[in-house]
Amino acid sequence: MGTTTPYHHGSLRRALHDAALRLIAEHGADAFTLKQAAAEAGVSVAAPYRHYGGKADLLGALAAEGFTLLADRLRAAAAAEDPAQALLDAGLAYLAFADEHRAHFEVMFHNRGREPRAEGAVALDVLGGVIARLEAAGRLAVPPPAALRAAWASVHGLAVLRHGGMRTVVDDDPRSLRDEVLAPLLSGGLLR
Amino acid sequence: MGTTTPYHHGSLRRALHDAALRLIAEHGADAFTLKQAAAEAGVSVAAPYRHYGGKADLLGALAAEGFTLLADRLRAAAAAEDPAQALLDAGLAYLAFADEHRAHFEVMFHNRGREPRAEGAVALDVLGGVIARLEAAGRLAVPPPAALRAAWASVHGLAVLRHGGMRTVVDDDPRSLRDEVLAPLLSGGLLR
DNA sequence: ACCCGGATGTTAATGCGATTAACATAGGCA
DNA sequence: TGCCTATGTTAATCGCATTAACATCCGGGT
Repeated sequence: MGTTTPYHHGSLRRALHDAALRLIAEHGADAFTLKQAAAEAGVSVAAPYRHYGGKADLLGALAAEGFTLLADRLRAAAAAEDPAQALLDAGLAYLAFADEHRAHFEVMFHNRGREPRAEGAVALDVLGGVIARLEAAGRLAVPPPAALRAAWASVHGLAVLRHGGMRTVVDDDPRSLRDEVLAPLLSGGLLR
Repeated sequence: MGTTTPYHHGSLRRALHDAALRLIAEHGADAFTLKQAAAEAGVSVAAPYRHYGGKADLLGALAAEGFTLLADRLRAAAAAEDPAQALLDAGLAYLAFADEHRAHFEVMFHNRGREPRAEGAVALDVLGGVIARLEAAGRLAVPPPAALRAAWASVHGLAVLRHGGMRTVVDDDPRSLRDEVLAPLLSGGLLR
C-alpha cells in the first residue's frame, strides 16, 4: 500500500537539479558533490549518470540555465524608454539576479578550462543592445565596446564582491548601492 | 660523488610554493592537487604536510602572500601627488597585478566557507587611503564608503572578467582599457 | 669525535568522491 | 502478453587528501 520508495524516481533529473542548486547555494560550488545530490534525491551515486554526463555536465547545465535566466531578467529590466534608465535598471537586475540565484551565479562564472558557453554571449547581447541604443541616441562618451566592458565590469565586480566574503565593504543599503555606487559608475563617465 | 638526490629536499616549502603557483596558473585553482605539487618538487605525497597543514593551508598561505603583494603594489602605485591620478594608477596596478599574478589572484578571491583574511583588509586600506585623500581634497562626489566600493568593484570586475573566459569583451589594448574604460569609471561619476 | 632529539621524508592505510561496467526493474508499446 | 528501452542498483577502479608508523639527517651539547 503505502509509499514504498519506487525503484524509479520519476523525476530524478529535476530532483538532482534542485538538490544541486540547494547544495551549491549552501556550501559553495567547490564543495558540491554529485554523491550528496544523489543522496538528497534518494538515489544511488550512479543514478545521476543516467541524466547527466557527470558532475561537470550537471554544473554546465546549471550554468547554461543561469545565463538564460539572466538574459531574460536583463531583457525585462532594460525595457525603459530612456536608454540611460534602461542601463541602470539592467545593472540593478544583474545584481538582483546574483543575489537571488547565488548558486547559478556561482556556477556561471566558475569556468576554468571549460569553454565559454553560448548562453553567456546571449545574456551579454542584451547589455550590448542597451549600449547600442545609447550610441544611437548619441549619449555615449566612449566607444560602444568600451562602454560595454566598463558597464559589465562594474556591475559584475559589485556582484562578485557581494558574494565572496568581504561584505563589509560591499554590504550597503539598496539606496546607496543604487544612487551612490551603481548610478555614478554607469552614468558618470560613460555617458554624456 | 654526484648529486644523488638527498633524502632531505633542503627547501621543500619554497619548492611547493612555487610548484603550486605554476600549477594553479596553468590549470586553475580548482584542478590544483597537492600530489602534483609534491611530485613536481620531487617528494612523496606526504612530505608537504611537514610544511603546510594541508592543501587548504597551502592555498591560504598563497592567498595571504598575494594580498600582501597586492598591497605593496598598490601602495607604490598610489604615490602620485594628485589623488585622482593616484586612484587611476592604483586601478591600473590592480589590473597589472591580476595579470601578472594570475595564480595568486585566483586563490585570493576563491574563498567560500573560509574566513576573510586580514591581509585582504590591509590591501583594501591602501585603496581606502587614496579615497580619504580625495575626500580631504573635496574631490569626492559621493560618500567615501560608496566611492571605495565603486572603485574597487569596477577594477575588480575588470580583473575578474579578464580572467574567466569571456576575453572577447574585455580583451582590449591597454590604451583603451585605461582611457576609455578605467578612467571614465573611476573619475566619471565618483569625482568632481 | 660521538650521541641524541627534533625536523623532514618515506611508505602504507584509510576514506571520500567520480566514473564505469554488469546486472535488475519498470513501463510502455507492438 | 512479451520484449525493448529507460532508469536504477551494486560492485569495482582510480585519483587524491590525510594520517600513522617508521627512516634519515643535521646541528648542538658533551
